[in-house]
Amino acid sequence: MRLSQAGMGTTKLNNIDEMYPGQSILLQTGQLVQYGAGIFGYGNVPLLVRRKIETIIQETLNKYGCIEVLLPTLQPDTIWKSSGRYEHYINEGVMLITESNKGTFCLAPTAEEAVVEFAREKLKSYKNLPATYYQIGEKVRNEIRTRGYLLRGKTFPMLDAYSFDADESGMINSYENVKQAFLEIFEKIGLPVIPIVADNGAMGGKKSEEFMMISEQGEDKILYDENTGIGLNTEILEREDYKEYLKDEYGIEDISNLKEIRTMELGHIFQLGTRYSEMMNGKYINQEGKETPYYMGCYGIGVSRTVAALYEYCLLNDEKWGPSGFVLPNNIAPYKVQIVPKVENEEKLELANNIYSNLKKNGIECIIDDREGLTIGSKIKDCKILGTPYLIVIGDKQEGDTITIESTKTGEKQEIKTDQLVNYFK
RNA sequence: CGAGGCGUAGCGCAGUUGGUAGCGCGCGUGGUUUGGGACCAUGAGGUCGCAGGUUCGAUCCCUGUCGCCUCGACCA
Repeated sequence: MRLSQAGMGTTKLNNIDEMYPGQSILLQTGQLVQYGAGIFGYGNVPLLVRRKIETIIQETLNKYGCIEVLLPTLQPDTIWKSSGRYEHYINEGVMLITESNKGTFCLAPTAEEAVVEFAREKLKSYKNLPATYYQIGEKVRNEIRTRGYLLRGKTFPMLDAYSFDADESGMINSYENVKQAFLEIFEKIGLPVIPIVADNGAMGGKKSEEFMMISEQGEDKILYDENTGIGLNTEILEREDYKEYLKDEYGIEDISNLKEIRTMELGHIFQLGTRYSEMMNGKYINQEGKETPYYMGCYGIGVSRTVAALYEYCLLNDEKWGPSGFVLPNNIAPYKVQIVPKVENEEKLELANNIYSNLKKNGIECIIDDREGLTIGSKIKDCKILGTPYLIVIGDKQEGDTITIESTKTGEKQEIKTDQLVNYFK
């Protein structure tokens, strides 16, 4: 990417939001654009970060045997009416609908209806089970109160997965399978996320766990013991039967050592049982030839919320300037390296352009800061605003075919011959 | 929906005890610069969220309304 074409906004940061400094920087530099409460557009780098996260999710779920599909966000009201959830979602104000001369359409806040409809046509026999379908799709929820930029928005990408099994033990296997996949996903993304006991609440069913990142910016309060790894959402304690629930489903008896901390909910998984399949007529033919409801599980990861969490997590807090940018992890950063040439010097600019095209030709995504009239220093600063992990300055200090690669994170510098560059980043 | 706060240039903010507006950054032009947020000069850019009311005159006062933010309620 040529930075002169990228449309960077103002790059001198001002009055950064103390609560969400990372996203505040994205907004102020034009990498995110706000259209309304909880409605955002993505600039190039955050969009590509989101895609990287989506790719990790896809690759991991595929590895765990899940099957990717795509369900529509715009859905006919009939499937919601037949499941009996239409009234509820409309009354709660969560679901937005749009009228047309062809009837009423729902902007789906979740996809149980659509996925059961999808599965019913395909998973007709016990021979087709188990199966877990997943999608990464836009969800629309008319949140009563949006907050934290991308952390709680009105329209957002979400991974939602749904497992279909013949019986309860199958459902438990599918649930544990996806749970492992989720842990692996967050580990690959590089966020410290812990699974904790959650309230299965209105979804019904048996077990439910949330994937929490410890953060003061989160909305949730949990009780957690870092030694045992036992954690639970404090909303559990509002249940009358919480002691039995913890003991029966999770084998937790003693919660006296747990301490209260704040967290951000990035994922949530549920064992649903047959409640939804019965409600929506999701059935298969068992070995005895009888129609039987699926045992279902459902699983979600807030993709945009994970993007936000990652940006807040890899915030660069400069001693002199305060919150001043990011260092994106190597495997997430869409551009590995940012080349800053002294553009007034034709020789240096040409060398920089050659390096740029050579890296690109070899499949290494990179940025060249070809903007005119800026000092090297300000361009180095902008490298951090985009979060690019490596920096190459081609200025007066650069000599011959040796260039210096600097790690944005550690400041560590390494000299290397230009013909070795591709290998370095491979 | 309850409580509080804020809407003035792309971004961040001043200001006018009522006489139609400024600053910093960014943007255009000319020049001097260039290895950690350059500088000088010069320009462009605003019906001061919107609508009523008071007034000779409203961005400022009053009323209403819309939007945004925070806390709460809520969150398959």
